[in-house]
Amino acid sequence: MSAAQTGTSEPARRATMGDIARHLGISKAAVSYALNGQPGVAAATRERVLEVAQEMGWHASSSARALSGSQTQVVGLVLSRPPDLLTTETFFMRFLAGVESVLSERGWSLLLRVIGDHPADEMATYERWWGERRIDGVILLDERYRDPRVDLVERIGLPAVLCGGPVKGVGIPCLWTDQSGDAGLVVQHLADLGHRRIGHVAGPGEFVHERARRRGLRRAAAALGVEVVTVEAAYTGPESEEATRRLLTGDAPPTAVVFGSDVMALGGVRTAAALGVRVPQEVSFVSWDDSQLTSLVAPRLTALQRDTPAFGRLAATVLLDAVAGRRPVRIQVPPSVLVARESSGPAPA
Amino acid sequence: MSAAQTGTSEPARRATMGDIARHLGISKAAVSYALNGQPGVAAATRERVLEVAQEMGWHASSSARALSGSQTQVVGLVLSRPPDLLTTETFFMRFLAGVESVLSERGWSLLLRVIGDHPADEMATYERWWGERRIDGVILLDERYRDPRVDLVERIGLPAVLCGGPVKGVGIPCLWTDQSGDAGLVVQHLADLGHRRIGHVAGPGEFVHERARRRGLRRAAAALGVEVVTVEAAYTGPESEEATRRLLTGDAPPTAVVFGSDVMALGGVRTAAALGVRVPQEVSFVSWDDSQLTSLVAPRLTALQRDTPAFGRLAATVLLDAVAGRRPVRIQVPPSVLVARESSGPAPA
DNA sequence: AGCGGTTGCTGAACGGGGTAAGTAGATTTC
DNA sequence: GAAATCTACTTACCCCGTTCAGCAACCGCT
Repeated sequence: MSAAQTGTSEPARRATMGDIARHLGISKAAVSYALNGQPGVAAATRERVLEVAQEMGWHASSSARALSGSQTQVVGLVLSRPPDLLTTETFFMRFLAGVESVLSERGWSLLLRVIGDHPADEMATYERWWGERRIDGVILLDERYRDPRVDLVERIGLPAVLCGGPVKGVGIPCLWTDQSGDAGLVVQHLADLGHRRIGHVAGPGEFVHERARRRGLRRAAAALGVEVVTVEAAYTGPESEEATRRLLTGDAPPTAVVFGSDVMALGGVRTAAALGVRVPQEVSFVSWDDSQLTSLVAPRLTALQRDTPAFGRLAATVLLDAVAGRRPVRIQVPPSVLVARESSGPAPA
Repeated sequence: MSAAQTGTSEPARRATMGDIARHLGISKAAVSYALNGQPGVAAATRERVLEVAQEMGWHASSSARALSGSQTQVVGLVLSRPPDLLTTETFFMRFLAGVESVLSERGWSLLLRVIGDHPADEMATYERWWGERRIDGVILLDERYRDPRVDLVERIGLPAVLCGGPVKGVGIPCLWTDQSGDAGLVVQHLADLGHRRIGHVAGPGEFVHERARRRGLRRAAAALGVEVVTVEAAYTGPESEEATRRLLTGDAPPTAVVFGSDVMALGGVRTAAALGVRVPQEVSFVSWDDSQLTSLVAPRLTALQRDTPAFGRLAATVLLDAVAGRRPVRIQVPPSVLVARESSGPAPA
């Protein structure tokens, strides 16, 4: 019967530094110096230690290391959005993949919590993780107005990086996106195609980046003599369908609609199909987030594309810098690129 | 300047049991008994300890606890699929959410690694995590033929649960799906609608569950006098588009197609649109996995629906049992339900 | 008074690493 | 030739929570 079958009742003995020391007849300290590349051991001894460690399949106990070194080499991430959104929206997975690539490259790990849309739980999780010394830092996604998470991490001294809209006056490192610039790309694209009345199915206004997008769209539109009508919806298909329906069936419907996410844009496509409105002949659609999904539907969606895995990599890198004690930085992520596909075309005459 | 700004250079002092003991003028041991609900302390003392602990914001150091208790209360999960697939396929997020709900309920955490399709990396990760005492168990997704991960976890004594096709003769707990039963649902549905020639765009045959599906489809079809043609493709949109094109443009094209995943089914929809083949009037589509995506496209897809979060919850529960030393079980997950939507209809005359 | 039993606590060791301080022995320096 | 300096180690203690053995003080019982 294997150890796996009996679980903890027959725990597998894993080698420790003490085992190596005993095997070679030297002290634990010498083994430690040898394994960590520290001076103070003869080259020959070091070699024998490394050999035996390899042979015994030795790995440093993360607990022991954390206990003495006070670093866990673990980064925390809480995904707090309504469950159905998390599972539909591919942003999180793409971001996660980027974060992970940096972490695993440096031998760090990611502690993940998936919770519903309960800000209190999110805060409690950070506090507990930090209190229990489980993590060395956290990535904060989706900045909100007067975000209480910023106060929390500053108060308890938890290194963090804030990913969100343009941020002012917070003492932690931030990644911000130029939503105005991105808005300009969309409006320009649609204006070039002759559209003069643009609908905007926006995500919840509690998020800093959503407000920034609305501002950006208004300004860009004003500069080009275009009108923008914003309607707000949750980041879900059904809510977006409903919002799109309101836009397209109202008085003076827009000839183009911008959606706050790929999932919302897909909802829009469904509504257009249901109403018998052809895309892009009668209405043009643009998604404010690109993913494989936008290419999986017909017509393929014109979308603002940004390198989300790169965003995740950047977040991880900045966080590791913060953990290492670097002064907080404020970094602008590379601007999006507008990928024109089949869902946007000339405005109807 | 806050501690967060200076990172490790000014580490936040977090309270320890020693602090509580000193503050109350009692021993560390008494504090430990009080905090853990152990006998050996007077009720009044216990109360004072808990009060002070609360006041100081004390949390047990997970490292110290793991070091003496030899449990980390952490479960590992490696997602190893091509990056673009992980980010498109919503299965993983839904599964993850289910796993997480059980873990967080019991105060456990999830250590996540996202890697490309490199089985060797996956194995190395398990070995390292276990060697470093970072985890108490792992969830193995997507069983393959002669899966080397099973040998590994049995050899090193790492508690695990295997999620995959029907499994025989492995010594670790397994969750298996009755793919034959599910296949029967699909074939029956299509046969009832008059289809006599069914296409099957299947995922890679290296996965146990994919082979089981093919077998199940063949048997169910034979029993009902229906023909099945299987073509294999990777779990991606483009590959599925291509496979669908081969099926629909070949000699004697099928009147219905079953797809191995929701993403593949969306690829099929695009191909049908591109070829001008109407769904469901000219060809019916069924997806062998349901998600929000299937309702986001037009037409909405008929799909085999299973409760993926519940699957994740079950996996977590079984793993925690295994960690606790329970004998390995083999559990069948509840069968899928066929949700008929707009993409399947009567066979064309 | 003497005995066993319970209650409520303390001291010490342990787990597995890291590291400052100390110490032989060999080598260099003046 | 004595002193200073290296080299290659060892000893000892730290991190923090758990746990075992020990020990007074107090209880009721004979």
